[in-house]
Amino acid sequence: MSHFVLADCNNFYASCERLFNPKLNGIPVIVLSNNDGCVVARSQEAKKIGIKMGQPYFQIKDFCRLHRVAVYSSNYRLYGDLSERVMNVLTEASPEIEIYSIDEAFMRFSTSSPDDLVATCVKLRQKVKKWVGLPISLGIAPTKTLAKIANDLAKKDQTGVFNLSSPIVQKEVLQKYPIGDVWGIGSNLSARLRGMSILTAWDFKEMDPSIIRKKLGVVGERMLWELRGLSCLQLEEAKAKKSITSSRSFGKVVTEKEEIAEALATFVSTACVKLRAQGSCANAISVFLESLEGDQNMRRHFSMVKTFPFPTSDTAQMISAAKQILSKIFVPDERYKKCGIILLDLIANDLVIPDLFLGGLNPKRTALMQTVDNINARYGKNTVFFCALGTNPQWKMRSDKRSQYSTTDWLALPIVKA
DNA sequence: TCTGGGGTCCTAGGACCC
DNA sequence: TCTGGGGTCCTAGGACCC
Repeated sequence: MSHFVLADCNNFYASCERLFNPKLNGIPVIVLSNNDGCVVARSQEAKKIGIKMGQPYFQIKDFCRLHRVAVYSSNYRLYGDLSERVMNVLTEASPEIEIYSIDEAFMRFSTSSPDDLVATCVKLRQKVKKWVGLPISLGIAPTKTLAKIANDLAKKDQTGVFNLSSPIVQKEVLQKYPIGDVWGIGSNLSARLRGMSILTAWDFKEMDPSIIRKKLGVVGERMLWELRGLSCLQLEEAKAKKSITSSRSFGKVVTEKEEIAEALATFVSTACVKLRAQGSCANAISVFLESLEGDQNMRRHFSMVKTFPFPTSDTAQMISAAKQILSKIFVPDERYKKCGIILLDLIANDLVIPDLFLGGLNPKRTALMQTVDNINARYGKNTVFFCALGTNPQWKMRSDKRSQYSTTDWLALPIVKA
């Protein structure tokens, strides 16, 4: 009998900010999205005073001042580094692991009895707290979907560990668990299910699988069996991405084509670094623009895909492709608010089949790109970059409340006074 | 003035082929 | 007069996740 364990960092970004600033303990802390647009993380105290996930910051600015909420722009370099440290500790405990997101990982344990597993998890939790400094919660269950629920309950539990292995506990829990909180049920499905008088996870689980299959397709039926304790979702191996997106909302409205071209070049450049890091080439690139429509919050969407004659990971080639697309889809007099690129149909370098006429990957270009990546990895982002990126971007996003890169920048090392 | 960014999977519908 | 059945590939869009 094997068990899934879901480990999840509590209020991850907010906890990261606290780690290097203990003054934040006990007070409400929130972290904002890029551009300081909306709330993406909240400490327990911030949740308690009613700040909602995804809430636009401008709506609660005054409220935050009044309640002395500590507000931070997101600092992904810091969060990414701390995430890696947490994941290293977890991987040591269980090599069968799927890193599901920046702050979550599923693990599989096949030998332990549930009781032993609880003890293991309690220890693991202490270890992460001691070695990395961040609080995590662990949920134990026979399926991933149930482990998600167990983890949710663990957050409210004294020990931070919840065992949802026994059918008796499952019944008790699921009968009270709102259907909309189940992993995979979003606002849309949740509304539809409520229309069918399915209000709790238990109601859903008790439905006839063939009816759910008809109404919600395979995805729905899979969730049903998972809730019944029959595992349908396995641990996923870390695999290469199938697409890589890079995009941003602008700090202000942009109307100039040249500015958009610079932004696109920057995004292409970022995405290509990731592409090469995973050892892949792209078969196609998509460019998209979004502009404001009227005075409503409606957006107008422009996009186009260009397929390369031969798979590539060459930044210069991609920038030129992006520019070609831009000149086709750009419409003057639009008020652009966002743009981005998507590298599509990715393929591993060693699976690229040389073309009879076009040849294989160009070794000179590959070596050049490798050198650029190495320099930037060693001496910092943008030590070397393409001119097309520009040097003084006007479209840049806002993030004036960002904390320091405490773990990845020598100059930002915390100072301890003894 | 003002609402993120990066992913995955699934389905429906059109074009095309035999 | 009156239009099969089955398959693939592609794209767009919906829905979900963190």
